[in-house]
Amino acid sequence: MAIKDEVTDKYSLRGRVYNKIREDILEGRYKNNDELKELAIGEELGVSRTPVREAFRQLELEGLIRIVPNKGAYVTGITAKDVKDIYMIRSKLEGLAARWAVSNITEEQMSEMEENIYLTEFHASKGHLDQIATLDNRFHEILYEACGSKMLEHQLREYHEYVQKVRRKTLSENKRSLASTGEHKLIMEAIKSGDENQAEKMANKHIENAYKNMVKNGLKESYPEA
Amino acid sequence: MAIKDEVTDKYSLRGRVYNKIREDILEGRYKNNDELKELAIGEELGVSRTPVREAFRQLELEGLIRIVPNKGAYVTGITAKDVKDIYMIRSKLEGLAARWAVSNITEEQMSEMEENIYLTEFHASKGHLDQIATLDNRFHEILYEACGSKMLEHQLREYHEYVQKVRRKTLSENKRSLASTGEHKLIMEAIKSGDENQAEKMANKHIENAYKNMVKNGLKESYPEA
DNA sequence: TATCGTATAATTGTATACAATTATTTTGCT
DNA sequence: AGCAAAATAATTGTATACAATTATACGATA
Repeated sequence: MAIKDEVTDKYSLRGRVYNKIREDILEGRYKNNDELKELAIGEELGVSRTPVREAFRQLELEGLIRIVPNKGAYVTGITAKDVKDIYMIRSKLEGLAARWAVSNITEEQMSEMEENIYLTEFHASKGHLDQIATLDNRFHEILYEACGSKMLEHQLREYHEYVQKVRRKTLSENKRSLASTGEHKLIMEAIKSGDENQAEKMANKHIENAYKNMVKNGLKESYPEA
Repeated sequence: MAIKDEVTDKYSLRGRVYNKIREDILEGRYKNNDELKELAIGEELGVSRTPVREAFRQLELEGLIRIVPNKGAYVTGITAKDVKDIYMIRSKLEGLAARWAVSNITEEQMSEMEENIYLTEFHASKGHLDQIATLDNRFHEILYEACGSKMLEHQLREYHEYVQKVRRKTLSENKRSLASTGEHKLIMEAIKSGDENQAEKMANKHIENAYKNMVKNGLKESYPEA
């Protein structure tokens, strides 16, 4: 499971190495089965093998590389199917989060969620894409925090981060943001009204729709098939 | 997320350290917020700090410890609520696995699954608890392999392993194994008959029932509340 | 006594050194 | 030339060394 940014400090050498390699993999700069050599990467980033090795171990745990003992580290990469699977998994888990949020969300979180949606609607009407993206991410963050489960929060944050990196490879979605905000609103309203089933269902659909949109925008073309 | 045993080699020093600490945490030998010191653990296991540090990084990623830069590594531990959450998450994901298995399972996997169930029924009638446990684990492994998703397989294996360690702390379940086998059979039959909805539903319920059984057998008493 | 500041020790972060394993090249033979 | 074996180089695994940071102990001062 991996990884929160809160935990993986970005400012240690190891943290920097980890983030760099991770990005390179998620954004497709490394290809599947590429071999990563400790010394080469260390030199490229100006650090010794020690932090590189530690970063490798974490990447291995995440499944982004695989380490063959005494041989080397090889990029596992992610395929179009992997992305699809992650969205389907995430759909289920966001559903759970929404369900649990119904009985765990605090007043403050509820307020922030409502505010988030009103703000998003405003920026959507003005076409402020950057702000919309930030608010979109924040909406999901609030949901994760509100679900009241350390385990689920951890897992969802990991997948969400995964997907964000991936999303940069597909075209930026302008029309989608309108629909997306509407879906956020439905989730929020279900939580506010205490309807667990509805909250779960709306969250399920929201992620499924996000995936469908990615497919339309050329996901398949961005990733290897197998 | 972590971690497959296939990947985390058990025979390197780092692998041994990783497995040792992980077990100690999951089986409750370390308490929440215990501080882990690299040198002390290294000496205890007769290794230097290097493999210990690498193991720490993996454990951090899994969420089992948290590392505060320049300060130390602290056990995060798992509470009774964490265990519950994991079961609920797993319920959803096993459901997905069963659904996907319907269209991805191979003939061989299907045969092994059927054989697994008949064998389990046999051993259940004889009261062979060890064999039942092995077959139970294997049933889930087959399901994970059959779902046809690297991502889901990875995730489920991690949670399953998590839970197995935890389960040792609760009493061994004798009557449960009969019901459990029956549930396996329902999942298998749904997959065999091509009924995706039924497969998902039965897998959901199976995990939920497993959790209910754990609660009856004293889960709460085995783990800290908060 | 209480508290602050400084010195000391303990601990982590990183780099380097050495050992073990694996990959590559060279060499010798047919 | 082609192959095998040996030598060499490259790479990983682990241990140690050193630097930087944090924790602890001690003592001076009010």
